[in-house]
Amino acid sequence: MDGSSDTPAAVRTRFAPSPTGYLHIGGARTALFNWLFARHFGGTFVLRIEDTDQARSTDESTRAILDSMQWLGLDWDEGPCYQSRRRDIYRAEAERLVSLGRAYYCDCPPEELEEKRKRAVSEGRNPVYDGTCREKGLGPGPGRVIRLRAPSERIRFDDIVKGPIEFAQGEPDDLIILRSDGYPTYNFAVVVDDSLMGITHVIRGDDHVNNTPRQIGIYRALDRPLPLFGHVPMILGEDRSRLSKRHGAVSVTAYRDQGYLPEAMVNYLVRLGWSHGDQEIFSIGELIEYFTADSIGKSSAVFNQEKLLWLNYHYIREAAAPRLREMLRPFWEAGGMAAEDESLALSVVEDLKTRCKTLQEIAESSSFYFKGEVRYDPEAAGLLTAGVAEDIAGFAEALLSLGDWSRGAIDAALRGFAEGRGIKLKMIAQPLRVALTGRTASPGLDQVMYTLGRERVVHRLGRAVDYIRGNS
RNA sequence: GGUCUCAUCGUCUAGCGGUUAGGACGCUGGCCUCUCACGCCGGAAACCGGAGUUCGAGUCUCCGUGAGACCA
Repeated sequence: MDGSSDTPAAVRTRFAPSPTGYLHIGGARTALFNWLFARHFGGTFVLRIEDTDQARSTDESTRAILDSMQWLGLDWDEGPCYQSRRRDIYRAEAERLVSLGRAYYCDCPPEELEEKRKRAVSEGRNPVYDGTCREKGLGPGPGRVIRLRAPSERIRFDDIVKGPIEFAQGEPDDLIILRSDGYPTYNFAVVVDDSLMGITHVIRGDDHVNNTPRQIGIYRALDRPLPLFGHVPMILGEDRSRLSKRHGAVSVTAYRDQGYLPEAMVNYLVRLGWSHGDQEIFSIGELIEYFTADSIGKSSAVFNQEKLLWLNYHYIREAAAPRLREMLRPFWEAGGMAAEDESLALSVVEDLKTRCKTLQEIAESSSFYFKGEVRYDPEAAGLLTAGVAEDIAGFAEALLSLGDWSRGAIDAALRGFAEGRGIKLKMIAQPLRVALTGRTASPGLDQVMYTLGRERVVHRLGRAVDYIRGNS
């Protein structure tokens, strides 16, 4: 089952979401795998919107899905095409099968079928269609569906990720391909579309393996060449059940809004079920180069937010400050922080990008930079004691006469000041930190002061001195 | 109930008959240090069970068990 050796010259893959909600993690990974597969082989990636379920499909969902894909960088070469606009094609294909004698009209009343099904189940038999209308030679009519004659032979296929899969004899029964309302059933629409669009590799979730024998039957009836199937394992929640809302955030947009970077998401998703030796961090170029179906794992994977967070942390520190600054705009806005000053904002980003795991966190940690007046955290205020007032005031004085306002010069001034006073840097560092940031933890003092600028620093130090004196 | 799939540290995984079973996240001990992080050095942590094939099995086969998915 080498996904690369028997690959046709022109690879065509597709992603076919139903627009019934946001793009979720599992769908995003399926899309990513299809995209990478197509890109690796220089093929074509097609986007198809499966909106045959009129009741549940919405334009809003479609937009959200396209939006998420763009955010992830998954660009498609063809589409999006919409199933809802192809109804005539499905009907024509179904009727063609009837005329070929490979499908037939069926007028069994749903109630009767339901009854037979129940009886079969209670008698311990498999609830398959009994073929009542198979030889009736019915024509079209109200309330009639079209059923496909089930293939007589055993169905088997070579899955490009799971290897050979074989189904029990008589597994697909005479399934309905066209409903009485003229809409195609899921399996029929998928096969008609995939074959007409020339899809060569159907890469999709594990949950579709049991649909495959039915679909193979349809391909054969249609006289269309079979694509290669690749079923990728499911993504599970912490409790090892299928990932769903109750496991927390599952939509791509939710992660974007929490301050995750698209490259972190892509890198995390690709490693869920796919690997390339011991490598953890991949650029898009590397992924395209390395990605093949035979390096996709067979077992399902648990979604682990901690690791995603770590990757996000990694990519944040890799990202260029101006780009982060752009991505941070909505977060700063939402937090009511006035980050218009371009050079200040960039410097803030530089200070925080190596110590935060999400954009959200950067925004939250940066609040003290933008405040006119620092508010001392309760546990931090205790460090502003009478004993340090003089040191703070003295240091402010020293800063005033500092010629070069650079991080190096500031750091030197800080150390020189402590030495000159005969005190340990430790003794004065925390009080200064509180005076400047209001907190007990922050980026290095030299960074903070450099970013804040001399004016703000001196002002904040002066205010801390006032605060101490006012307290004692 | 039927069908199908899967099974290595808590999690993601490497391994493609011979390894002290490797890496990563997380956890953890230490170093560094102006705080918190980072970084560096170290640690704990896994082959689901049982048969068989083989000189030799995490790796191949079968059975069991467990888990997941689909159909209804």
